[in-house]
This record gives sequence, structure tokens and C-alpha cells, in this order.
Amino acid sequence: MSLTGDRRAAQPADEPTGGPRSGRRRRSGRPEQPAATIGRVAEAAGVSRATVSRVMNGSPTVAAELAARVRAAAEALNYEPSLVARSLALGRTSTVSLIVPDLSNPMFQDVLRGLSHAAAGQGYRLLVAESNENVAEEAILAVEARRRSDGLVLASPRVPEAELRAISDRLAPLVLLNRDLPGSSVPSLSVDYAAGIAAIVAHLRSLGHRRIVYLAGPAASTSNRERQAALRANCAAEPVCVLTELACGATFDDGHAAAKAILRSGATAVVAFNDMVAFGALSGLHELGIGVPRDLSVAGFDDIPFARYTTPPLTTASIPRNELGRQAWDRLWALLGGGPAGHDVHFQPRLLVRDSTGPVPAGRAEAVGER
Amino acid sequence: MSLTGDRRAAQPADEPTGGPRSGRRRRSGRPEQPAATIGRVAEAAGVSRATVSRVMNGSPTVAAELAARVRAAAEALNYEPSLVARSLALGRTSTVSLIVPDLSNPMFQDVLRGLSHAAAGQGYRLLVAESNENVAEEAILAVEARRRSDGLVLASPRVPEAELRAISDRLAPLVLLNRDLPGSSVPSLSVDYAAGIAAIVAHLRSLGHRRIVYLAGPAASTSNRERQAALRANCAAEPVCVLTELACGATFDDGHAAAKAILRSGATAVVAFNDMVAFGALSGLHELGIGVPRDLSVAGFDDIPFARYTTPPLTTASIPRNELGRQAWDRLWALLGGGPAGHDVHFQPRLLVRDSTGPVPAGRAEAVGER
DNA sequence: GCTTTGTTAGAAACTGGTTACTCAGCCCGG
DNA sequence: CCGGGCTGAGTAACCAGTTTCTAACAAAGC
Repeated sequence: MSLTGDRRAAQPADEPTGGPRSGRRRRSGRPEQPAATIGRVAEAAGVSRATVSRVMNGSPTVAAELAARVRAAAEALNYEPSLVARSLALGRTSTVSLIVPDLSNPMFQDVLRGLSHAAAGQGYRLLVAESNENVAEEAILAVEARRRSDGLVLASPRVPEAELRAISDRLAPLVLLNRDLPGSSVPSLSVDYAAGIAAIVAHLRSLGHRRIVYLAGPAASTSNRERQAALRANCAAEPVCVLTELACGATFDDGHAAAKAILRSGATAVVAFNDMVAFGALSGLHELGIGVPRDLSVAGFDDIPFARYTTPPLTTASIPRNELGRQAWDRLWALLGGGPAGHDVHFQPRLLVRDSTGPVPAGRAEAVGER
Repeated sequence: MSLTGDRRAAQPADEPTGGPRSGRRRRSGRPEQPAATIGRVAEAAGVSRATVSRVMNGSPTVAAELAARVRAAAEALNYEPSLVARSLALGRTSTVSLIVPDLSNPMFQDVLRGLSHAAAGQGYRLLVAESNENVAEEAILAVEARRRSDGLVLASPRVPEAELRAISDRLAPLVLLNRDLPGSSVPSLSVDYAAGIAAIVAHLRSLGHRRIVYLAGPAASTSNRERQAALRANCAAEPVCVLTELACGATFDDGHAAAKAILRSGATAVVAFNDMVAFGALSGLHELGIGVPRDLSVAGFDDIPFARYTTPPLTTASIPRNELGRQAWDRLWALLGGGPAGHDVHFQPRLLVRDSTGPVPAGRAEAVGER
């Protein structure tokens, strides 16, 4: 028995010819040829593997005639370089990962698209994972996703800061979405929810509203906390502003269910956690015979694609979701090149005044002693 | 110069200690340790690489004490096995790819989610690519995505059949969405659009409608062609059915713009290419003062999440989008195991009768000589 | 004509894991 | 007391590429 024996030598010689040995794992089904490797192409072309590699990578240091021969051999064998082997040799996978809490959220869908497009421009592909299910394992998921790729874009509002800090260097190159890691050098892109809320409140005030009800999102949500805090701060700054808060949620149905409570609050304007909730509120109020914006004004947040099409079209704060993905790629690309990632960005929402907000109904402005 | 020289020997010895050599590519930023390899762990634990590998993979043939030592060494070095090297050795990446034409389409968003979840259950991750941009390169994209992973789910309505057939064995294991490859063994999951259209038409007929207008989707879209063909067939089967077709599109705005043409058609019912178009039509008709379903009935297709929330809520045909993704994974998983993929599935849409369809207005039923 | 320079292309080391095979050591029965 | 069976761990081949170093050869210069 040969000491240099191929460990597959024990397999039955089931190849019809003495030809190429079969791939380790063969699929059932089609006859399927043995998956050409660089070695087999080299053999067929009568050159070394190094030369094949050079030809496949367009190195100019190969004589034209030889290169043609190699290409012909590659073609004939249907050769495709193994990207895994290439990744190993190069130490680079040309893949980046994106982790989002919830793929059904339009926000992250657009981030996904923006990131995917931008990354594709540099030949990078995107690995996607949703962390919705097991919040506890979010950090593990992040580490694992990062290991499969060259970099990570992480939108993870729920991982505790200490834990995130502990693994942040294992995740680098890393770009954070919608949260930051104070004192670290991890680039972070976020939306200035406070500014968006401020714009909405200013708009409502300019219409004369002094009593506002907030339909709060999930308590665990960072973005809800930010929006809520901004709302409180903005109202506190205005002596004649009354803010009511209703625990609500993040869905259409949550907003819909809140309609009666909205009326009971006595407010003249509704600020919803997001557009879906606003949308639900619109629907619930409609069923109660309340006119919007005639009797009550309603504002959302996010500017999801459908916000333009509700009846009435929704006043909301728009955030550049695609841009968020694109810029995340810019940051990550910079980090991948070893350079600095550029400044953090705090995206400013843009107030979109549509038809769901209007002046305070006559006779209700003085409810809190206005003027 | 040593013949066994490390090719990195020429690099400046910038390590602060004589310690571990640095990783080939170092990032700027954090100090960053040298990325432990299995060899370094083996060295630290005083065992062979084989033993480290066995410990990391939970092989029971390692003495408990030794295993503990290895684990301690791995821990101390912050060792994480390279998934790329692992993939190369195992001939398996534990990644599958999904290619969709358009990530903004709710249909594919749900397929993405369903597939991602299902695949995660078996430890597989998902690589996502959108082929929207360059239709011409869709086939190339598919091949490339497939090469980075172990299998492919392809929703590619526009690649010509001949071309798809030509590359289908390079793409295997492959699962097709919303198209098939007759005569091949490639599993295919699709939606029976014809059945959905038939259900809608039957519903409209039962309400007395005999004049239907179809707001056609993009001409290049396979699903539009199927819906259109089914509509023609269904109407042809009914002697007293008049079908008008309007070139429209796939967006809200397309539907909105079609409102006047709808009225001119004299039809009593509208069948839209999809929900977005129906939604737009609803809006446009509303602006023209047309009551739905009082004056005109409107039906959509797809049951996108918002269809429940339009005013009036949209009658439409629902397709099990998540299920499509899940089943795609089932098929792919079977193929990855080398087994047969199970039967093709033709998902049957479910008619959801909501409020946007109603009886033909009095006085219009006889427009085509009914009864 | 002989050295110098410049191309090419090959040999071999390298990426970081996995695993078939081998063998040392131990326990036990004959 | 010796051979056989079992266990645990090491050796080395292997996955499929990339790249450094080296050497052969040709052309150019002196």
C-alpha cells in the first residue's frame, strides 16, 4: 500500500474512463462532470497551475498564445475557479453581512436594497440575516455572520451596549445603524429622530395645536424611546403644550385600536410612533366618524411608500432609507480598504406636510387657555 | 536566504514583540491581534491541529482533559475557526443564494423572509442579489451567485428559456420560482395565476358583471402575460363577457392615471394587474367622484399587506408568499442532501372578497344585453 | 562573443481547515 | 506471558486557489 496514497483510492473505480476523478460529493440526478479545478485545466493546457491562475486573473505576463490555449482548455472543461479557494488564498470573501431586526420593516428593506446595490458596485455580495426571533442570540448571530464575510452592517437596537462593546472588535470592520457606541471608533449612521419630532411638533404648533397625543411604539424599541423623549422635550419647552401618551404599538391594528382612546384624550393632534400606526389611527377615527384633518390632525413618522396614498395622505417625516444603506456601504468600503470611515452621519428627517394635518378646529384652540 | 523562507519575511518587523506574526491584511484602527489559526491553538495547547479540529467539532474521541486544555487555549487566543477554510475542506459553504428581479416587490420580500428563516433552521445563510438593473447580465449574476454558495433559488422571469436551460446544470442545485423549465428536473414553485384570475372573474360574474376592463402590467412581465391570458380565456369561455384591455403598468401611479380610461371603457368591473395598480385606480376613481363598489367594482391581485387597509378594502387574490420561500428551502435542502426534491407545487391563490367589489349598478347590467 | 537585462513560466510554499490512515499504549482473555 | 481489540492522538494528504522566488531563454549592448 502506497504511503502517498490518495485517500479516495479505496473508492470503487466507477469512472467510465481512467479520466478525471470525481468530486468528493456528487449530487444525484444529472450525470454531472467532475467539476474542473485549476489543476485539471493546467494539465489539459500543458501548463502549470500558476499560469492558469495568471490567465484567469488577466495577468499580462503570459504570452498571448499560451493564454489562448489556457482559455480554450478552461472553456472546454467548463472551468470556473472556486471562489471559496480563492477567498482562502486572498483572505477576502467579497461578501458583507447585514443584520436587521425585522425584514418586514420597510426601513430595513430599503437599507437592504441600498446596501446591496452599492456593494454590488464593488463586486461585493450581501449576506442577510434577520435577528427578530432570538434577541438573546443576536450577538452570536452577529459574530457568526461577520465570520462568513469581510464586514458587517449591524442594525441591532436591542443588544445591550456593554455586550456590543465587548464584541465590537470581533465584528470589525463594522458599521452601526441607528445606534452608536460612544467612545469607540465604530462608524455609525443614524436618523435624527429628535429633529424629525421637533419638525412635526413645530408644524402642529404653527397650526395652532396645543394638545397632542402620542401613540407610543414598543417599549423595547430604541427608536420609540428617542421619539418619545424628543416629544416630551419639545412639549416641555412650550408652556402651553399638553402631551398625552398612549401605549400603542407598531402596527396598523395597534393604531386602529387606539382610536377611542385618542378621542378621550381630548387632544387636537395625534403624533404616531410610525406611519403604520398613524394609518391605523386614521382608519379607526374614520370609522368613528371623525374627520381628518377637520376634527383632528394626524402625523406619522417614516414616510413609508404608502403614506402618500392614504386618505387623507399622511403628514409624516421622511427618512432617506436607501441613502442609509448606500452610506453604510461607503463606510464599510472605506474600512475594508483600511482607511478611516468618514464622519458619522445623523440623517435629518424631512417634514412632509400632506393632508392629514390642518388647523385646530374652531372653538377648540382655547381648550388649554391659548392666547 | 532561506529556501523555506516565509514570503512575508520581507515585511518590516513591526510587531511590538517577537510574538505571533501578523495577519496578512491588517486593518487600520485597533491594535488587533493576529487572528488565531488552528495551528497556533494547537501549538499553544501542545497538541496537533487534528486534535484541535476534533475538539472544535465536538468529536467524542478526545480525552476530556485534553479537550479542556484545547478549549482553554482557543479561548485564550480568541480563536474562531475560519469558515472559508472550513468550506474549502468540507466542500460546502452552508450558504444559499436568492436572486430576485426586484427587492421592492412585497412578493419577493416575503419570499426572502420565508427562505431566510427556513434556511437558518439548518444553519444555512442567505446571499441576496437583485437582478433588476441589468437584465442582460441576469444569467451571469445567477452563475456568480451560485458559485458563492451551495444552491440557488432563482426568480428570474426574464431570462429566455433557452439561455436558462443552457446554464441550468451549472446552477444546480437550483429551485425556480414562478417559472418552470419543461422537461428538466429542476424543481419549480409557482403561483397559479390563471386560477386566481378565474376565481376573480367568477366572483365578478356572480355579482352580475359582464364588462370587465383589465389594467395590464408591464408587457415584459411573465406574470402579467399569465394573468392576461387567463383573463382572455375566462372571458372567451363566457359568451356575454366583454373584456377591454388597457396598457397600464405595475405602480400606483399607473393605476391612478388609468382612471379616465377605465370610465371610457364602459366596463362595470376593473381587474388590475396587481394591488398597487388597483390601489391607484381606486384613488383616481375616487378623485373623479366614482363610488367603489357602488358605481364600479375593482379587484387587485397579490394581497399585499396594505390591501386590507385601502378604502374600501380591496378584493384581491392572496398568494402564500412566505410559504413560497419556505417550500423553496425544502426543495433546495432536499437537493443539497442529494435526494429528490419532491413534486413541483402550483400554489393556488385564495380569493379574498373585501369591499371593493359589489353588484353591478342597477341599470347597467343590460348594457351587453344580459338576460 | 560574452555579459546584461528582460520576459515568461514553473516549483513550491502558502491560505486554514478536515480526515483517512497509522500507530502507540492499554486492557483483557487465553 | 503474549496476542488481539480498543482508544486516543498524531501524520500527512487534501480541498483549490494565489504568489514569491527562481530559472530558462531570448534579445540587446559592449
